[in-house]
Amino acid sequence: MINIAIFEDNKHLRETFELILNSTEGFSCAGAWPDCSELLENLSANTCDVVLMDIEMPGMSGIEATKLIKENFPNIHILIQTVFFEDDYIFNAICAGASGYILKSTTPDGYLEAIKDVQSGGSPMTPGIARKVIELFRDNLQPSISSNDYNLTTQEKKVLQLLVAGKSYKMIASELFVSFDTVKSHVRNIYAKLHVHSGTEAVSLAIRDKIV
Amino acid sequence: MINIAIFEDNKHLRETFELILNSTEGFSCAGAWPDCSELLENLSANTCDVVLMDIEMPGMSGIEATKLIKENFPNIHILIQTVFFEDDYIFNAICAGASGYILKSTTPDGYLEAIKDVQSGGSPMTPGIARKVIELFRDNLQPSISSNDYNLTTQEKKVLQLLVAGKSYKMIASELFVSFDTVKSHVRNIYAKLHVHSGTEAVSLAIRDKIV
DNA sequence: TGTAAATTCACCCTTTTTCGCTATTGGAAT
DNA sequence: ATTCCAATAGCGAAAAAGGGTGAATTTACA
Repeated sequence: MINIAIFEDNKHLRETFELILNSTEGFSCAGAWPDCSELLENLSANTCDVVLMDIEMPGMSGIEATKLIKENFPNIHILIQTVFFEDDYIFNAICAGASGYILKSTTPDGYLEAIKDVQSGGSPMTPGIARKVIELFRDNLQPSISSNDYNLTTQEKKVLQLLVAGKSYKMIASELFVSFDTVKSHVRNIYAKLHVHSGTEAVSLAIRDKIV
Repeated sequence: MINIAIFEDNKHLRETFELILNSTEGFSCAGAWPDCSELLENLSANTCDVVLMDIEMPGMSGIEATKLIKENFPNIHILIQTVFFEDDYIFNAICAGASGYILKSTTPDGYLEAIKDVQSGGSPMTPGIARKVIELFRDNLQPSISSNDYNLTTQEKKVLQLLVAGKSYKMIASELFVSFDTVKSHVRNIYAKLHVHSGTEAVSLAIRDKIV
């Protein structure tokens, strides 16, 4: 039996969900509220496994609520449901700790399926949402794809790596078995290729632009 | 009509897929191969909309193949299918440009549904896979969540930010309207709190541990 | 095989950074 | 009222980094 709490400001939807859950084998509605004004109190008084959370609600948004729930009840799975398809919503919902993200156009059976999925450790997502997540993932995690490597040579890359690791010229020299002046030479060339003038700038660029 | 190319080393599976596709309204198999030895030639000679790609194949892996296809035929949607649930596979597949990722335990109808989804711009994923993606997303993109801020004061954070931006002490002093010696003081305190001994180390740590 | 690129190294000199010690001021907490 | 601390600032010395110039040696590749 999965206990579900509902936060949804639309009265009709909220009551429909409640009815469906309570009349379906294996599901039970632990409570249904139109907003998050007494979020934590409600959840303390009504234990549940899954929260079905609308994003757009008067007062606290579903995303803030998600964050709050995760901080206080880390074991509750949160399933976001919304009509919105915005990158920012999806991004923030995931960062806030949501486990699933479905559109309201989902069928009742789809809802039940999604609830079962989150409960069993999955992350149901409308395929369109999943596509957005993947794109966000690629964009944010790998800005590298199109980014140049500034034509650094292998040795220069090694030096830059060690620089990023916080090593001094002296240490780099001994790690690469070359002289101190050679390291300086490489560093000079790296700075020229990266168009920077200090180690901190180079490290910053190196990390942000993937290079290392 | 969706044209699908299949890369799958298991003969039985490959022929079953082909049969299903060709006998289902709206689907057509553009070709089926057991490996990627002549990947680009095959795809050039047999235009398709979607590629159903196995990861584990003799010779080139499905992930390398995905990368190659995306470089040469960016409009083809690639649907990865595998028995593996590994983080690395998922991560690499996404980075290589896969649009969807389903497990082989998916039903035939699930396959057809997934193919339709990728073709229409979605990213079908088994909920368990989606969960992994979300976790990878959170872990990689936001290592911030649990990371401490090393008890830096507001002014110290500002200094660190400017340091990350590659500014010299002199520039930081003028930007913050304080004296050169004050900047030196702050830097000293920052290093102590971060347990580092150079600007590059501090910048590296600051970026990787979110701080800035 | 010959040329370009990469790697190596050596001086010299300037600027910046790092670190130690000290000290005052003003606000917040006890 | 006193203590704590952030923020400010100064001095000085040693270490490190940055920048110019030049050059030898090795590697890559056309």
